[in-house]
Amino acid sequence: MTTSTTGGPTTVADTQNPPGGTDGRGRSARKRRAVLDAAREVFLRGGYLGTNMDEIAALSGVSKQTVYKHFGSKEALFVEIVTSMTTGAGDTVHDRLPEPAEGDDLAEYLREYAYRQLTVVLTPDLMRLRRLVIGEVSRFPELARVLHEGGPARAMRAMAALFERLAGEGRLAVDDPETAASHFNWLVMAEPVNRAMLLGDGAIPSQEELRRHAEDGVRVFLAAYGRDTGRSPE
Amino acid sequence: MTTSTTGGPTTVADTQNPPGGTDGRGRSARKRRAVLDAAREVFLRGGYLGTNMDEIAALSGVSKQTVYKHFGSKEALFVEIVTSMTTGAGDTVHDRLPEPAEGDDLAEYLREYAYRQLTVVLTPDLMRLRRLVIGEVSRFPELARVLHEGGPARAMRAMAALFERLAGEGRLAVDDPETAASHFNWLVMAEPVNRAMLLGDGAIPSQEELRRHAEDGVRVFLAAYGRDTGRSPE
DNA sequence: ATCAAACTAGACTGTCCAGTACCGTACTTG
DNA sequence: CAAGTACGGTACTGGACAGTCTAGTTTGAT
Repeated sequence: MTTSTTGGPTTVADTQNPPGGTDGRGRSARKRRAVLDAAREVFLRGGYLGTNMDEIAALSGVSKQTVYKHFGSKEALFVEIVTSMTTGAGDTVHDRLPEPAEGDDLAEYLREYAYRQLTVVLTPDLMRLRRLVIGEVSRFPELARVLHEGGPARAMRAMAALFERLAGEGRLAVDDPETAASHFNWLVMAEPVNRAMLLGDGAIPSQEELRRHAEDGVRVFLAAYGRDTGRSPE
Repeated sequence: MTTSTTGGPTTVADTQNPPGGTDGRGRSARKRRAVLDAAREVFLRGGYLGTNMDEIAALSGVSKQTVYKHFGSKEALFVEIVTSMTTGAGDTVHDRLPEPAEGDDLAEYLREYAYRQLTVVLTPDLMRLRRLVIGEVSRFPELARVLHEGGPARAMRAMAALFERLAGEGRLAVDDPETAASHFNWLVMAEPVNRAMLLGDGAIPSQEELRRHAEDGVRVFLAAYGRDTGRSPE
C-alpha cells in the first residue's frame, strides 16, 4: 500500500503487476481481497446489524459500488467472511497434526495436543467470530452449524478416532470414544473459552496459564481414562 | 415453583386490586410488568439491534409513551431485562440447595447436583439470554460480566467451597478446590451448553440424556478426585 | 363529582442505512 | 493505441426506527 503511487515517467517496468494473464491476480482480485479484509474487521467489531456497508467500503479503500459488484449483498458478504474464517481456523488446528508413535509418552502427547488447540482457538479474532456467530444464531442458523461442525465437532471426531485406536493398543481405558473425546475436549477448552466469551478478549489467558491449564485437564482425563495412572503419591 | 405460594390462610381478603395505597400495586405497576414481559420476549427473539420499541409497545398492549415513561430508553430497558433474568436464574440454581450429610453417598449427591444445574441452565430462555449477552459483549460488557458472575463464577465458587469442606473431611482428594470446581462444572455443563449455544434450542438434550451426561461427568470427576474410586478391574 | 396523574393513538422529527443510478476516470487486454 | 471493462465518487431512493409531541381519554383517590 505504501509503494510508489506516483507512477513516474511512462511505463513502469511492472515489478508487481504481471501483465500476462497467467497469474489471474489482477486489479479486481486485489480489490476483492481488500473488501474481505475490511469486512472481516468491521463485522467482528460491530456485529451484523451493527455494521454498515459504507464503513466497509471506506475502510477497504473501495467504492460501495465495487463492494456490491463482488458480493451481491451485505448478507452474502457476511456469510463469506464467517465461513472462510471458520474453515480456515479448523484447518489450522488439524493440519500437520502429528500422531503419537509407539514409544511416545502419552501424557506428554496429550498435553501438547491440548496446548496447541488452546493457543489456536483462544485468539481474539476467533473469539470475536464465535461471539458474532452465537449472537446471530436465530438469524443465521446455518453459519452456527458450520462453526460447530468445523470447530468442536470436527475436533472431537478426530479425538474420538485417536482414542479408539489407543484403546485398541491398550494404552487407554476407553470404551466409549465419543464420550471420552468430549470429556477431554471440554476439560481443556471449556473454562478459558467460556471465560473469554463473556469477559472479553482481555480475559484470554497467557501462554503460561494455558500450559498449566492443559496439564491439569490432561491429568484429570488420564485419571479417568489412563491405563497406568494409578494415583501415585508424589 | 408449583408449591403453595407461601401465602397461607391468614388474611388474603383482596382478590387482586387492593384499594389501600399501602400496596402500591396499581395500574402503573401492571403496565410496567406487561412491558417487561413483552420486552423480554422480543429482545430474546431479535437481539438488541434487531428489536424495535414499537414492537414491544404493541406486544405489551401499551402505548409507546408509557414504555418510555417507565424505562427511559431502549438501552435501559434492555439492561433491566438482562440483569433481572440473570440474577433470577442464579437464585433458582442456588436457592434451597441441600448440602451432603455425613452418611450420604457422595457420587449420588454429585449426580443430583449436576442434573439439577443442567436442567435449570438448559432452558430455551436462558440459552437465548446467553446468546444475546455474548453477542453484545462489545456493546454491553457490563452485562456479560454480570452474567458470568451470576452464572459460572457463582456456581464454581459454591462448588469450590463444598469441595474444600469435603476434602477436609477426607471424602475428596482435592488440593486445589478452584481447579476441581472448574473441572466438575465444565465436565458437566460444557458439552450441552456449547452444543445448544450453536445448534439452537432444538439441540437441548432430553432429561434422560442429561441424566446420563451427569453420570458420565461425575464418574470422570470422581476418578480424578475421589477417595475410594480405584478403577476396579471388571 | 372532581381533579390530577397516568394512559392511548398516532403523527412527526431526525437520523441511519441497504442498495441503486449516473458519469467520468483508471486499468487491462487485444 | 483502441476499446471494453472495472472502479471512484457521489447523489439518490425507499424504508426503518429511536425518541418526542399533542390532544383526547381512562383511572383512582378525595
